[in-house]
Amino acid sequence: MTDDRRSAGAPTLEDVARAAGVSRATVSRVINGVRNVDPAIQEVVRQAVSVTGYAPNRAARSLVTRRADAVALVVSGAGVEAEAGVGAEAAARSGAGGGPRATAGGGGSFTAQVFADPFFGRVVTGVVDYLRPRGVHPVLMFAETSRARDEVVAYLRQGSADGALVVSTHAEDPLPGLLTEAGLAAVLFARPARPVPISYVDLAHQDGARLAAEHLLARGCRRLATISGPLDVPAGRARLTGFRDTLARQGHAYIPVAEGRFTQESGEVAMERLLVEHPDLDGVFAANDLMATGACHVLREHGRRVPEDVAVVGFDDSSAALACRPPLTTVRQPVEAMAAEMARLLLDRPPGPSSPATSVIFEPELVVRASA
Amino acid sequence: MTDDRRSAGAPTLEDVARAAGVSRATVSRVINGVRNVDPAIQEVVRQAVSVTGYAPNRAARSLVTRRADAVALVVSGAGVEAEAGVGAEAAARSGAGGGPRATAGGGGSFTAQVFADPFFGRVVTGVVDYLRPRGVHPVLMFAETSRARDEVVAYLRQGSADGALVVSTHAEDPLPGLLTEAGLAAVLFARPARPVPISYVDLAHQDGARLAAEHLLARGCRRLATISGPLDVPAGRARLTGFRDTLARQGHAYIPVAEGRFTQESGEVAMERLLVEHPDLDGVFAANDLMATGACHVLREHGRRVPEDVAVVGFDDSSAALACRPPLTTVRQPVEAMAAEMARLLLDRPPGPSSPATSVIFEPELVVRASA
DNA sequence: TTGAAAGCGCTAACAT
DNA sequence: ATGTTAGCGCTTTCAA
Repeated sequence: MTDDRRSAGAPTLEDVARAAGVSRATVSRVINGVRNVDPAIQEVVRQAVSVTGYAPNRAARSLVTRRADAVALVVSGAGVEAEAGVGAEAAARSGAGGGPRATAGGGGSFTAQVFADPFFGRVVTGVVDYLRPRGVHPVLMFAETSRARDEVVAYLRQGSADGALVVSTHAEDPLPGLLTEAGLAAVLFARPARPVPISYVDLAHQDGARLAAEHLLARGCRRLATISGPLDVPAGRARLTGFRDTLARQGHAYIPVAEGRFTQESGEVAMERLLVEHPDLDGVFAANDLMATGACHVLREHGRRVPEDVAVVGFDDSSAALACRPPLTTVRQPVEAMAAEMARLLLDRPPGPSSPATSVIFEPELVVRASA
Repeated sequence: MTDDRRSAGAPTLEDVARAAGVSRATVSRVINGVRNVDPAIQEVVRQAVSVTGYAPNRAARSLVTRRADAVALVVSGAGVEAEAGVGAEAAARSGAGGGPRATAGGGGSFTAQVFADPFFGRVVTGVVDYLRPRGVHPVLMFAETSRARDEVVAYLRQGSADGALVVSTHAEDPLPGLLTEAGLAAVLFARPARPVPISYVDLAHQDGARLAAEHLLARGCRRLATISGPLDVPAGRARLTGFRDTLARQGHAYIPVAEGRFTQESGEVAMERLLVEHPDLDGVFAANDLMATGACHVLREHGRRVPEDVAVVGFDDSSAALACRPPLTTVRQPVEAMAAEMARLLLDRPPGPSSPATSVIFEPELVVRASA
């Protein structure tokens, strides 16, 4: 069903111009909605476009506009692999233990882990909803190794994308540094652990943890404990600090802590440990919903009723909070809105070579359900 | 820290050529690893590249090579919105319930729903692992409305991507048809409901359901029921058929069915209904792990022990199977391998305008854990 | 083996 | 308001 095309390839502006009896420039103006085109001619051109089945060639357009209308959506992690400034010793380890394929084991488990948390899906939702009406497309990239990070930088330097939206899963992530060093546009989800002059959106984690603490206290809990996130992740640390500080101010000097890794399983392990060491606890704050879900499972297995015997508060208000039995009382993080703001910061930045870094902090909110 | 660049922009081939004292063509040959370049000159060029900090401009390259080195990774659904092309009757349903914005409610909940199922993360993992070593990047797109589908087609027609990898969530999805009509390269995950000349990978769903049925029978279950997937999804229908047929052959003529929608919540609702109508059942096959998880919750709430009182078998072997209490016995679908094969089919196709459609069917495998 | 030169399809001055 | 023209940065014949 290919239309009458003179040459073999797809129709070009030239073809449309010929069909419409005007110049390439006029066709271009109509297509890009530039003013100063006679309405009658506009109509003729539109006809010619649909007759020829013309679609503008993106590469040609990008070449002259210097925009890709794409952004890299990067999920970044501190290297499991060896780190180094430029990556000298990274090469050393890479020889050992690798399977036949370059990215097999490591890449697989990293991406799997990323998607296991409902959090990332919400980020994508927020980003896509913002980008779509603006005609910008997200290119999915994972930067969990030194090499993968270099590829992200190279990709941006080639002009394949107009900037990067980076979701860092660990502190000590070198990517933000690499990006700013290379003078590339980027916005982070969450403040970088090492101070880097780069824009980001984040949540007032301590305030969120405070809400959880106050709710548990108001409920009458007196023997509290917490399952923290990884302490090398700023968010994990901030939630712990906020929880502890609030309780300390209310006279609870010592709070048992078990460190988790934001996975359901780590939440189970942590809960087991807390229960062994403090069998009489009556309230738990888990630093995310996945760990809270794991905690609920373990509590029930040990004959504790939630919330009657032990109250549980989660964090995030992800889909896991609703899926849990009982549904989790949790601290809501407006991930979609934060992700949209991240995209906005990237796209709306002034055209200059490097605009000043901006940060936007969102406030959490307590959502009361059945678990506490 | 920008290097000494003559002009304002990034260094070009011209700059490198000048620095190396050779022609643009030679630099291009070195960069693209084309043979016939003097080793000494190669070295000089490489020096010049690193001195100038050169990175090839992707748009310029794409313009001449006619490849984008990108593929669209499309999550597609039947249109909630009005349909135009092939699907006339789809429009009928669409009138009601539309929000003011085109992509808002529908789009948001659609993406959220997509990521709620661990399935999609596994697809991404498989695809990315295959694409990455080949220097190809996935552009994430959602095609849940008529308009969004048109945008996918337009995107490909612009040459922004070399083809599409399509994960369809519903039958009656018009996208495969639109794609082949436009002569665009695409591979589907799962056979299209309406026959379309297009390549795809799929699972032998009926065989999987048979494995589940045989396992439940071998365990001694005699009063079986099933929570099916949506019956307008071929996979949902095939799993039901496979389960029913196997049991029928063993003398079980009637099997209670409750239809779910592949979500945990729908699994809960379905299980409630089955329990009301058949309180004495002793075995359940759920058409995916999410619904199986929901079923386990409901069974426990009704005082049934899993697997002692009621055995439960899931489908997929997703992360939900391990997260469930008890861990699910389930039918493994090798999603990552299937996704990688999908990418391979797209990339390895002969360069001609339209190669013949190929399909690759994978075999499922029973994974026995605690739930049955 | 290397260089010169012709475009790829588009936008954006500039000229009319 | 429309047309002419000069590139954007790269690959790739074709000559040398």
